[in-house]
Amino acid sequence: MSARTTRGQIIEAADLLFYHQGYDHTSFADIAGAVQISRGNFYHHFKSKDEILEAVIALRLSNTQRMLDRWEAEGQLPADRIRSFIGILIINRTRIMRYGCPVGTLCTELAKLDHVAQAEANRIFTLFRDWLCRQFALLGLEAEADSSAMHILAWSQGVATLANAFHDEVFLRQEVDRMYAWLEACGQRAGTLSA
Amino acid sequence: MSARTTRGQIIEAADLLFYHQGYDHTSFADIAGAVQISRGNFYHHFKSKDEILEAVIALRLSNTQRMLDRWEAEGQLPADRIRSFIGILIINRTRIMRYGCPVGTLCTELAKLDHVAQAEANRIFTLFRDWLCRQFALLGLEAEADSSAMHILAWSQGVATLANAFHDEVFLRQEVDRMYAWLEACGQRAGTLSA
DNA sequence: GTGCTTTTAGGTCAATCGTCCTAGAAGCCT
DNA sequence: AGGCTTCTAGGACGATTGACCTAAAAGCAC
Repeated sequence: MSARTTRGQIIEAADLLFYHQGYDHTSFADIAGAVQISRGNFYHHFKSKDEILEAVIALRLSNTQRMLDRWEAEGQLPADRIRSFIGILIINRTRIMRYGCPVGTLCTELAKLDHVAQAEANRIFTLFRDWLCRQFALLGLEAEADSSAMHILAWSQGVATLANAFHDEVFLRQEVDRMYAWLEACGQRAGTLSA
Repeated sequence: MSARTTRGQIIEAADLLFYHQGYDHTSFADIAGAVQISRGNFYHHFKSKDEILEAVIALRLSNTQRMLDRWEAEGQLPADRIRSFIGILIINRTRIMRYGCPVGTLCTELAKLDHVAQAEANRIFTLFRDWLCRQFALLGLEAEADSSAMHILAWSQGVATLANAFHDEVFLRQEVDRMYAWLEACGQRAGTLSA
């Protein structure tokens, strides 16, 4: 749907450029060049650059929600679903090593710009947080579910940041293994609690 | 020394502004306003904006090295020194919640800008990495020293990123407690190895 | 085809960017 | 005091920024 329309093409091109170059550093000329349309045409679809950012965030929110729903449907056990979350570090490793995490880098930039869309961008984090929280609760760790969700979320953010800085795939894989092991220990703790 | 000279004042003002607003988003006018000098005066001290960035990174490198040396002198045990590292998350919590980690956010931005100073900025990370690696080795964990150093470095980065996004001090303190506990477990493992 | 709405192209706007230039003020040595 | 270097102020530059405007093209109903 979105890629067919001009508006959709603009959003998708902006999404990619904001990820690769950052929001502030991406100009209308950049997006226009990517979509191959004239600059003046933007203002028929969006009132301002901020509005394009809003649309990009909305797209990312919906894509994220869709991904979480898929993980929920595919993984029978909550541990499997959390493993899906950890796995994106591997799946997206090339992009992450080049551009960092799309969510983390955007939220970091908007915080520095003191941008109005900060809260909206943070909602992507909240999507992950709440979803992970539910999975940990299903795992039997109700009391520490949100804390565990935030922990693994922060962990993945740190891995993305350093993998990006050092362009180090070995490190990234090591940390992912560590995360799997940590999750395993969580599962065993949950088993002990229920037994 | 540095704050007395005009050049030093420029570097310190730029350092702060780059941290608060980001490098790309900080203009000469911003720095000039902070130091209260004219814009044209810059080019007597620096050939370009890139050169100011270089100087800022050099300042941060030297400040970081000085801090590490102090921690090394103050802490008798390597575990105490690593605790000093973890402790900066608490000490700088207000700044971190507002602006993120100065090192991480700069490296992330420069990666997006594909800036020439990327490697130089990453050296700040390397300073922490090598120092932490040495401390873990002294702790008796030679084999996994670098991996542990990268782990705790990434961890602290992730905590800074999420504490910044959510402005959540409770989360920050929880994660710091977790890090202290993890370090404790490291120490016990080291004790077992040596026994 | 005619009339109307939607979409597009391209020019123009003021503001701001990093950079450069020149003239004079300030400092220092003799 | 004189002469020289260092530092400073402020204007001007070309380029680029986000934003706006208008006219024409395209699409569609009838």
